[in-house]
Amino acid sequence: MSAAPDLLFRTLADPTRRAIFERLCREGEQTVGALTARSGVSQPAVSKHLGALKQAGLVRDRHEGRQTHYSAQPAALNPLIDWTSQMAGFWQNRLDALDDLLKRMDQ
Amino acid sequence: MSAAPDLLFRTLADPTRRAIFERLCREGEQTVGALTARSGVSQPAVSKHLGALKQAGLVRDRHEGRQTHYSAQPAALNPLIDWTSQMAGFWQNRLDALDDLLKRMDQ
DNA sequence: TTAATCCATAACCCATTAGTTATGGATTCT
DNA sequence: AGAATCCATAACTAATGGGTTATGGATTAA
Repeated sequence: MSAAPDLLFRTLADPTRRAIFERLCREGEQTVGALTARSGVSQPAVSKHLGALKQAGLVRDRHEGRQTHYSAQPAALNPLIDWTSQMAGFWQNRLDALDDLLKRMDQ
Repeated sequence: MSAAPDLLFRTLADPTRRAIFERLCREGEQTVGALTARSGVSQPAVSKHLGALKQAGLVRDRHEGRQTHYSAQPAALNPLIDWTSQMAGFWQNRLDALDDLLKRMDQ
């Protein structure tokens, strides 16, 4: 069911990019200039990161005059949540199976 | 509170490595040889991936004679879950704040 | 109209890293 | 003991990708 989280993991693996996404989540919509200001990297670098985030569906852009406003789309994190739940689930299932086995042996 | 998910994201960003972790979650403990068999890469590559997973706390190893058994430690995914929840939470908070604002304006 | 600002793209550089083959230590089998 | 198996490490290569500067299109200000 859940989509491939490959692109999500790759996109969020970079600290600078993740920091940009975090700021958008915390503080809401921001222009490229505002994001660049305290990002520690150049404006083109920020633009590239925003492009990657957009391609992963993690952000939306809105053009207004000569500036571009970006905002987070946290719903795009769902495949990530699904994946982690699934991994934990597999583990739990195996624990349950072991539990059953032990109970049967106990009889 | 929640640890830095940086290493986790970086470690899980690689598809081959993530596939190995998934197999360990689904099928339980495996030897290096078994994991190598259907990994599509060489045995040293698998060993390196396992080393990375271990460093991230995602797997445990158990030595038994000349083979090494690896098993998943899904609890290591917790910081990931915390981080995603937090991101979604920030977003929700801002939605709530907007909602409040609209309600106050409505009076 | 001219100048200045905002952002995206292009071209390039460097560091990281995932892959390989080669090798060797440790263990098990004959 | 000798041969074979399992795995980890070393050394190297190639690809990926995050950073930079340079540039230009579009919009706004003078």
